[in-house]
Amino acid sequence: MTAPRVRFAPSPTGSLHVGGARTALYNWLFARRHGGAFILRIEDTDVERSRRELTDQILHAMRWLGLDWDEGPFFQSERGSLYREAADRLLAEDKAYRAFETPEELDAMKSAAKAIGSAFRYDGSARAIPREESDRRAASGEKFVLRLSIPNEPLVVNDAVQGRTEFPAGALDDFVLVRSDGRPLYHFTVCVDDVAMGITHVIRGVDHLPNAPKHVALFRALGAPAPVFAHLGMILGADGKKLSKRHGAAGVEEFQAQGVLPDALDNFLALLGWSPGDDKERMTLLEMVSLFSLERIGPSASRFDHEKLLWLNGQYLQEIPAARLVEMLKPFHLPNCDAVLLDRAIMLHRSRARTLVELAHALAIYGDDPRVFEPAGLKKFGGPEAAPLLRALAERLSVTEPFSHSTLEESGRALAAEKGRKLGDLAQPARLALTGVLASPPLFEMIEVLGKETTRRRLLAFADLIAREPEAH
RNA sequence: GCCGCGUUCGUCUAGCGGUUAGGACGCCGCCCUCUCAAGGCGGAGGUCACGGGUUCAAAUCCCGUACGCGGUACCA
Repeated sequence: MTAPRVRFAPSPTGSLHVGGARTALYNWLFARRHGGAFILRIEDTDVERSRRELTDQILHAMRWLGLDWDEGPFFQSERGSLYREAADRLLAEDKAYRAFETPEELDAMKSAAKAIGSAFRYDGSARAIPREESDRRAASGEKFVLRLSIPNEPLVVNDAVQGRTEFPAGALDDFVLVRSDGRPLYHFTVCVDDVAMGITHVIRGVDHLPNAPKHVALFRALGAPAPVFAHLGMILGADGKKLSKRHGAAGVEEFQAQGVLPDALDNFLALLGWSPGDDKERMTLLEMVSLFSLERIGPSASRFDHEKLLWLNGQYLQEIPAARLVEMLKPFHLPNCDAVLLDRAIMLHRSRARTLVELAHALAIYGDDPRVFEPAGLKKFGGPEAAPLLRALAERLSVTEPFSHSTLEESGRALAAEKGRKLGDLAQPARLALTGVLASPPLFEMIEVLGKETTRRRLLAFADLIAREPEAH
């Protein structure tokens, strides 16, 4: 394949949603796979709804996902002259024409069509207006829109994902290219830009599939070959409805805030509609690049399975280089403690968290002593009989040298044996004393990280607590 | 209404005429074990939406039906 040129063309009317992110990802993967160009174009022709901050937000989200672009961002709002030239050319070549119907007249035609139960299609009557008359009326200031003159022949959309579909002659009406106030409309700007930018492949959501025949008609009028289309199935929420804020997170930065890693989100999104063909699931962006192809994209809609995302994220949490994990954790609330200690704690806890938020939360115990204790834990291991055991453990560990998890564990086991207890009888209350909860990394490894003083303090304090007020819990 | 697209375990998917319909998430069990994860092993879960064809043979090809989704703008 000669170097393809693809584009991602969001409109800045909202933040980057996962659907858009997946579209961007597929375009990016395709460009990288074939050594092509990935172009970013901001479709902001609807000035009422477009906002500059949202553009920045979208760019930020894309960078976070690792999707860098080769050209752009181009803003359609700044390319007015290009569209005007194209409009003039189409008009001059009789491929488009002025239509002078007012919005009110059009509305009347629409309701008339509806009354007899048929779809409204502009009848093309303005095509018959002679050029001289059209020019004269335009010059006299009469309002008009520019409509595309669609030839009376079938239109074929070749789609790499959805297959070939043919639209019979007459299926489309002569749709509007330019508003009566001179501002160009979406279909027009898209095609003019795609031609100007030399776009070879258009990868976007199926919601655009009904637009595709309009676009092939436009490409034809513009005298350019139509690009190859690839329309992606929708991403739905868990309930099968269109994904929205109602389903919890739907925007990229919401996942970021939840502590989802960009690599995990990329990986997850890649699998929503595409598969490498074998059973491979966990892939880096680089691996995806080497495996990606349009042929392996499925046509159907898919649901966003948050559980699977969390699983994948947990996998990445375990595997990414420690330095990178520590770096990614920084925006989250972390305990105030020695950095080396914290790094070791992170290594201990990383396999137990599914998000950075969960990890940061678990790390809190390396800062402050636990103030609350899991009720179920108190019930099971908070009886007063545990107090002397914990005190004994505190003493024993205090004199254990070196203060490393293996020798600490030997001490702990020896103590349990001396008391005729199982290690768990000692370890469980100790875990509760040190962390406040019943689930944690291996006890003695945590103790090694927590240090002698902290360990002793917490064990004794907890022993006092349960000895003093056994019925309080 | 009209036009278009889709439909394989609950979910994401493999499958592109002949398979005991494979994998992953989730779920259940076992192992590991000081707990919880991770990891390992195993299990339950699919009349391949339905009905007709074509074929020796259909999840795979064709035609209908149902359901879902999208479009039907001087929005994108």
